[in-house]
Amino acid sequence: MNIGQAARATGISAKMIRYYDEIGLVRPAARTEANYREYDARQVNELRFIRRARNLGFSMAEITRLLSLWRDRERPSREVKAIADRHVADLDARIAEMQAMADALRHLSHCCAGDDRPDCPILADLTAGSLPSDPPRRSRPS
Amino acid sequence: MNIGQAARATGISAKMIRYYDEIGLVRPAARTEANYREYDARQVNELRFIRRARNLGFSMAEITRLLSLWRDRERPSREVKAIADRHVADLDARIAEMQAMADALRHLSHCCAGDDRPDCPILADLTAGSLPSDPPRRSRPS
DNA sequence: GATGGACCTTCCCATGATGGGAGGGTCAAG
DNA sequence: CTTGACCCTCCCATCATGGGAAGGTCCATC
Repeated sequence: MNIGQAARATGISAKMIRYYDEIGLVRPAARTEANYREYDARQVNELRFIRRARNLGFSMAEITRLLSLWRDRERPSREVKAIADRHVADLDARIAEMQAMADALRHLSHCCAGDDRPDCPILADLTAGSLPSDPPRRSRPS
Repeated sequence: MNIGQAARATGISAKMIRYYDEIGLVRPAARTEANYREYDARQVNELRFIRRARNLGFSMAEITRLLSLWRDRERPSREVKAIADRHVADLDARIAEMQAMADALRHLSHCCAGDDRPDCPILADLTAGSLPSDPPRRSRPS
């Protein structure tokens, strides 16, 4: 199966499949004489695996780890569970952080007349705001 | 006030202040003879404004807009409110999406023994999972 | 008035996941 | 054999951010 077929079979763009090859995450089973990447069922499954993990919001680093556990028939489920639990905790933290932002903004917006006049508590808050000492800047996988 | 002092006064790195200058978001009030950037109270306030908006999770594009509204004494509060409301809606959507991910993972993790044995519903799900047709890939400002 | 250290400048590079595109080779159907 | 769809590699761009090099500036201390 060449890269385009693998792309259609997995829902991952050919570009990204080449990228995964490049970073060593999923290498093609072989190359044809014409240097075309050849994928078989194993790689296609791995690519699907990656897509699903990505859909669950795992970072590429987490996916790399999960994939190596997936490839290892003997892995203890403990390790997988640990990654999943860490990821859940991370998601929960981000959710809480975003919830706080949304609530703060909702409050400000609620206090803003939203008419033709220039008085606006939202901008007023941004001008003089209390800023509660830097929320962390996390990076986002998805 | 030079860039280092402005950085300390606003909590934004000198690097980022130079970047904001470069993209035209906040230009220094002047340059000294030695070509040092000179910031005064106005710019420092604007930089603080940016930091607070960033802390609320606004994207740079939104901040650019908010800043121009902030600079315009005559702006109708309606416009500001519209941006804030859109941002709240966006946050809510992301929160729901992440909540769904976290719930799905929590469920899987709950079903995983997490011991020495290799049987793991989490990997099983990633292997065969139903994947409910691509959740959107949003970019994240913060 | 020199020296040293803290500061400033610009320029270049890297990140991570992704897409765009150019320039060129390959394959299969007509 | 031609044509169009496909593949290859290589380069560039994104966006906000940081690292670092090479070189100029400022100020306090000797």
